[in-house]
Amino acid sequence: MTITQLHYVLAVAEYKNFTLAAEKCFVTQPTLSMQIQKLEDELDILIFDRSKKPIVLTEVGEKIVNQAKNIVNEAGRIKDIVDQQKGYIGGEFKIGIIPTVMPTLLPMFLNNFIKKYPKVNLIIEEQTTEEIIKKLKNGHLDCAIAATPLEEDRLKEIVLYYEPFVAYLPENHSSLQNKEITVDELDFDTILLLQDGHCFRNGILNLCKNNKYIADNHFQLESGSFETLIKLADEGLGTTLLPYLHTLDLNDKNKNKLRAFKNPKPAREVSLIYPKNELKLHIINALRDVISGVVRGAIAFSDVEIISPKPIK
Amino acid sequence: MTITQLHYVLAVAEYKNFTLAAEKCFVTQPTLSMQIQKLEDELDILIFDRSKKPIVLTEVGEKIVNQAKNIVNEAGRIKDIVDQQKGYIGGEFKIGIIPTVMPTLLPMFLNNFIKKYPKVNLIIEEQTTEEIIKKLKNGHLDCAIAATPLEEDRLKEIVLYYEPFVAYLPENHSSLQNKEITVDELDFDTILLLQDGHCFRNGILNLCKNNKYIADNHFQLESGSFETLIKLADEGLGTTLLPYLHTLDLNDKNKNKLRAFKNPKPAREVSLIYPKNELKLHIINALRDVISGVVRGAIAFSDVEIISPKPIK
DNA sequence: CAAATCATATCAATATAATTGATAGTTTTT
DNA sequence: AAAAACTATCAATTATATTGATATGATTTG
Repeated sequence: MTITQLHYVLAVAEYKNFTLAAEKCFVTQPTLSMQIQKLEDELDILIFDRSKKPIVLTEVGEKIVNQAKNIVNEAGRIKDIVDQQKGYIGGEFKIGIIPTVMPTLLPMFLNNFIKKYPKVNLIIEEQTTEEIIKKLKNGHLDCAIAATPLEEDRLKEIVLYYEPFVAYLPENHSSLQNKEITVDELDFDTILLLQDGHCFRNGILNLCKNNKYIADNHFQLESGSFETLIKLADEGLGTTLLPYLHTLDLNDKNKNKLRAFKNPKPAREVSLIYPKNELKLHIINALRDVISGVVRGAIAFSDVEIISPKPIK
Repeated sequence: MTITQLHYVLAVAEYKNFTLAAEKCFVTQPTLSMQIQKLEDELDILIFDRSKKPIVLTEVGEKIVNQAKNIVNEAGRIKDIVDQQKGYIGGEFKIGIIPTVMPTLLPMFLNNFIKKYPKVNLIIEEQTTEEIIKKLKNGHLDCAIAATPLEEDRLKEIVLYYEPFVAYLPENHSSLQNKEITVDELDFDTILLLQDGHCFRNGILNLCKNNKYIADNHFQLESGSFETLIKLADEGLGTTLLPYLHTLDLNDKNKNKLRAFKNPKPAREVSLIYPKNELKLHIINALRDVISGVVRGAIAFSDVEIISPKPIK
């Protein structure tokens, strides 16, 4: 059994077609066919059922493919180890970003980063916090950006910035009379939140916990995007909280419904998260420096006090 | 990079000697030297520092060796997957057993098992519960025998037997007047326990929890073996609890100091534990059948009621 | 239903890579 | 200083992977 053979098996499992798989592996079809046969002979078992079209995996084939993914993935890390040693900043680098950070943060640093480190092939995926934790641990992500603290073992967190929440109030809300509001003015029964799985929701729940408002309030509505929440708030259905960076591109009419919090402000902590093995630390550090640079101007205020966030979940 | 090369690297890392490593890999020394050089060339980095005698790993070499162990270990599981499919009962099979079960249970089933399944190469290691959990999860053990319930995710437990605790009392203890005692008669301030890490201790702590005795009693003494505990008890330093099977080979004088508990008896649950992937399920089932067979006679009493154990830790 | 198309297997030839035995060059041991 | 132990190097050999050509079998198309 060789790693090459496993690569071939994975390619066939993916494309369900020997010819196409061979192309993707940059070898001819007989090469791939023969190597897979050799592996099947060695194991004395069939991995693929070639009688079905398109080709399907046998029962053991499924298990072998899963294990092959592990092996190939682990083998790939040898290169990462060497690259790290050499301080090489390049190669594939997979970042997971939570949906509520993606649209505001990504445009701020992406251009800077790819100009500064052209050899790095960035692969950016939108993921929930849960997916991120799983994928960081199994090596399918090199780092991630999410709301913290997560306090996951085997993962490290470096805070990038604290992003204050800003209240977006319904038109007739009494607090609109004031220039700034306090957390106590919010009615936690009619607060509008993102649906579960989006960690931002956890962020707000934490906020509530911080203020001992948690009890057993049930939240009336949960949506998947801020656009919906804003529109619901416009309909007078409740108040929502927006992370500061999201408020920057509201139209003027909507901006009037925003009210910042008095110090200490509720905020979410946004961090760079990566496995403790620190395999691609050079790239992670490069990324952190770039993000810190662009974020400093946009979000660092000298006079802000933050309510320190509690562990999520 | 090939799996063979990684094997060679691991052999040299283990024996710190190319010639010896080559022997262990059943190849000649030039073969091994050249393959390792080829890998070093491919990675463009030195894995071994050959200037030192005996040979030492470079800094990256250390990391590469660790990762190579992963890869080789994961690669080995392909064979396990195939063996499972074929229902083959043979090959290497690693069992971890906690120290307080090892001496009593192992002699009972070992002979039976190796006679019935001669193709299985049993490797039995004494391990703490903590080590067992870790090694089951990373694939360094195929199954284990320990006190349960552990409630670990990714691990399955099958109860083998319930082993009642028997009190071993100091000579002048008032409870010696009775033929059977109750848990309430024990003085938890002077109870003698095995040192931390031995799961038996956790077993007894659970017992206390069951009886709401836990509070913040501190336990005066902790030892590493039952022999010590028995001697300490003999010195009048306190009471200890022995698992039933351990009491069978006490001398007659010591047997007089034993008192069984009235129903429901405190007991520990001893289980077979294995990863949920069930890679070697055939062997695990074979093992379970053998153990169940021999244990039934020794420990199954018709009239015993058990205080159901709580999760350990 | 035959022709055309597509996909996989097989084969002999070739290119590539692993392994070996012999030996040279070090370092360590005696 | 000689012997022993160890690793590197080399050319020869063996084993393995890859290829291009082609056969075979299945599916699609006119």
